[in-house]
Amino acid sequence: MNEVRVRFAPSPTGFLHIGGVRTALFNWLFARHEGGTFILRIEDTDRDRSTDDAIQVILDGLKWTGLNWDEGPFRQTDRLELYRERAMDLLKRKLAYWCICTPDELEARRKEAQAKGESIKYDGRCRHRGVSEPAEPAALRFLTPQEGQTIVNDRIKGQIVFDNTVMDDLIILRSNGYPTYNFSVVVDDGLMNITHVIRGDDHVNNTPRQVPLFSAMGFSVPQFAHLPMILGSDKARLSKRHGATSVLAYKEMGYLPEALINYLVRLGWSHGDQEIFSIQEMVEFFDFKQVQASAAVFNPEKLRWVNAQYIRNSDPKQVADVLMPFLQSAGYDDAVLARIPGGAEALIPPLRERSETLLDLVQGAVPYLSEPMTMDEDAAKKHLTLSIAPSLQAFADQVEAEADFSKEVLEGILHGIIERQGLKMGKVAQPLRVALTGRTVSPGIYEVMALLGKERSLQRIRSGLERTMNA
RNA sequence: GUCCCCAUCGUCUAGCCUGGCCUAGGACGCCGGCCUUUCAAGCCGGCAACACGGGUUCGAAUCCCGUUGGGGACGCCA
Repeated sequence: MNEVRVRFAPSPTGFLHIGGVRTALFNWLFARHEGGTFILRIEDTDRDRSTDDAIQVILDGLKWTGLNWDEGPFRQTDRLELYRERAMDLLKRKLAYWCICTPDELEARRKEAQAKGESIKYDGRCRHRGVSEPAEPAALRFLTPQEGQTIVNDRIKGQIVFDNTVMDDLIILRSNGYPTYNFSVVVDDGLMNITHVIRGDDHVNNTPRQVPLFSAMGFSVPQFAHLPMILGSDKARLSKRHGATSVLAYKEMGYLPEALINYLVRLGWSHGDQEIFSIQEMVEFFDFKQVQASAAVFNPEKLRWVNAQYIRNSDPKQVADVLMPFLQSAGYDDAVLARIPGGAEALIPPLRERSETLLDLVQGAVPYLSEPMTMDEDAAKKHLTLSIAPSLQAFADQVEAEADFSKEVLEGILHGIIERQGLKMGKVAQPLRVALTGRTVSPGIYEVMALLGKERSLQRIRSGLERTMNA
């Protein structure tokens, strides 16, 4: 029984986007499910567009998601000698030939063919030129079989049949000596003993070009699984136009990595009606049989919902930990947090029912962290009126006189006032809320007061009282 | 243009392989209600789909063909 070996092979020409993470995730899930090996390989053979920064961003993004790799990261530019050797071997065996057509010429011919409505595949004019020692820089082309069919048994799409006549003699070595994607991929997948190639289905058409290369170099052909694309709301391929594309942008927007992963795994994969999965469950249940063959539209609303589920159901301590950097960058340091009885962790339970992201949590925490508090003028005008002043006054006096600041005591005091004045709870609670938080929306009054502590609660009610006098 | 893939509520999907259990289920969102100190959360309910046309069959969302629609690929990018 062969050990499963899969790889995620991003190219460092940009950041790690959502689609890339999904591809990495499915590779990782399959590897973990099978007890196999997950390899990270950086495909940086486009030396014009690949950058070290981009590699770092990909690594950072992947680390944030928690998709840990077992081998690598390998860089193809560290392995150039390997590709060259293999290419020269193909040349020696007459399975490859030098092509002296220039990129400009090829481009012109393609345009012309397109205009005439003809096939735009390479016409093979260097095939029989027999160039042995090119004087000029030349590219090396693979002599692609033109007869018969190439059949791919895709784990997701099923059987796919290609007529070999549509296949080009693809370039395997550029005139600058660098290998092209379709070649380096095959050499690496072969050399690294990759058993399953799991990638986006934009690569389906590359598969019949790669299969003959595996065979020509004596590698066994891996199994393929082509994942459906992720689309934007306009059903076009997900891109910058659809908002954040870098995973790290989601980190900054206050999403938890587990939530993003959970959302992404359900984009194209399912396990009955289950929506929320622990990582262990995903690994246990993952199966290509349940992977969708069709593309999926990325739905930010649902991502928010999933994130909310995680924020609500995670341990408050852990949420507080990931929230810290957000609080810091909002200008709230440890000294500010120390004002809250119970610290940052105490903020989580009352606030998380109303928060879908960590950013929402920060916004919700503002009234308890900021001093002085910002008062919503409209709210003050509406609720801090003269008629409510006696109730607020009585409440403040009684709370101050009471040593115990527990919810039960506060509740008793407030209910007593309501009964005596013959008021409804809402009549008093809203003004109190506005006085305490400066807002009309907040957690329950007693939770708010617990976060504020006795001193600040009383001080805020009193300054609210002052406003009722001036109203 | 050529090649390839895909097609169930607005979106993610279950069901399809192994036709009948489907009056097509769940989730997000939306609408309404309950709860209620606000807003949420929670609970209850509602709207909403088998792209179309032919077959095959006693019977088709499920199998076959076609049409239409969508996506992808056709680089000395990956």
